Amino acid sequence: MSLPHAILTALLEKPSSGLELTRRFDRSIGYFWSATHQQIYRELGKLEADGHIRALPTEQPARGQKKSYEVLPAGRAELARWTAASQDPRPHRDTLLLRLRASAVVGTEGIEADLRRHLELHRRQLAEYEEIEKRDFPPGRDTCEDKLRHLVLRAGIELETFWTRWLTDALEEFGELPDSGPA
Amino acid sequence: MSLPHAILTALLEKPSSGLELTRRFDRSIGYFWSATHQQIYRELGKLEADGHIRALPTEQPARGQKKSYEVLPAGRAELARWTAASQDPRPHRDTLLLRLRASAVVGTEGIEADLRRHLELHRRQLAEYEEIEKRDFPPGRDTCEDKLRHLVLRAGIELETFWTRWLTDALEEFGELPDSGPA
DNA sequence: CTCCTTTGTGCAACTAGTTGCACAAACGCG
DNA sequence: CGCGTTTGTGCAACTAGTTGCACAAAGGAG
Repeated sequence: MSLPHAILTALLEKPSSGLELTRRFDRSIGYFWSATHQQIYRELGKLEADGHIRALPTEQPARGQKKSYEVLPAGRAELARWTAASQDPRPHRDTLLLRLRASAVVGTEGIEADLRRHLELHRRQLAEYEEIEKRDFPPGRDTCEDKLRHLVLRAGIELETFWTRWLTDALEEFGELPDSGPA
Repeated sequence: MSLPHAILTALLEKPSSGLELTRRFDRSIGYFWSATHQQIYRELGKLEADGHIRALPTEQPARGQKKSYEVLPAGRAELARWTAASQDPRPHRDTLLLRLRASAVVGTEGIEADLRRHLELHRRQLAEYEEIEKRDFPPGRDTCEDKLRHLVLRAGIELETFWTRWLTDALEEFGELPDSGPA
């Protein structure tokens, strides 16, 4: 229910083609609302049909030709409505926690290596976020938009920090465990 | 792809009927893998068809009659296989962060109230987790299973702690913002 | 100039999750 | 006893998200 709104936000920040959107989803909005190019194209079609966005006029529109979209007033209004509306947090789902819990009954054999791998992934993600922070949010520059976006980035940083720390703790505890748990 | 494994885990911890599972999902496993009773019943059917679980024999089985399931060896093996297999973290999706980012372009009107509401929800969840910790994990009792389950619970506690703090910070920044941002 | 890779767009089929409803038995109450 | 509420089970339809593939144009390499 939120992909169209993610796209509207991205397009308001800068009108783009499907592929450009896909790229930007990989680097920024996608950090908390990921989407594949297939989803994005499909959704662009719907948004256009609904009159929320329109294709920027080009010379010869054709398949395999860049097509940029911009947000129409109706789209902006819809985004504003959605942003302001009260919404319940969606339930989280975390496979790793589930597996850890499962390993309490079927044994921890094999999971440790994957914990290490996840730790490495989270470390890398954290480094990437910190890079972005250094680049996009230097000490000065405190416009209202910057403050909001920085807030979002900080959430990402702190979440990755949490996972990094938690996984480190978990691995430490694994060291103290008898070899493969129960089962 | 993980609901069947969540159910297997829960059933290994204790054989249960569909409704009992639903209740336990609401209080424990569901904290990181939520499911409705409809999903659970459907999945129980599939798991039984696959020979992973079986219904415990009862006197007169009938609709509207409690039916308990237990895990068969094949089910346990499947769970062990899945737990040990390497898996990539699934992308997170967070509506609130998305809305905050959107509010940087369409204005913050209306979102503050919902931030407060979320803060309250996370505080409550945190309190619930801490209650569980006090009840189920008193200082002694360090069996291997307990350690693993405690680790999972601590992840929940720390995540809620993070959200509580982050939302508090965010609301503070909102106080300093000019009235409704851009737009 | 032809073939191969990259860029960009898109459809179709599938899987997972949600919502809405239905139905039966058991329980409590006037 | 008859009637509404709670408990327990379940189907069907829908929505969202994923996976797999296809096709066109453009650019570079032999």
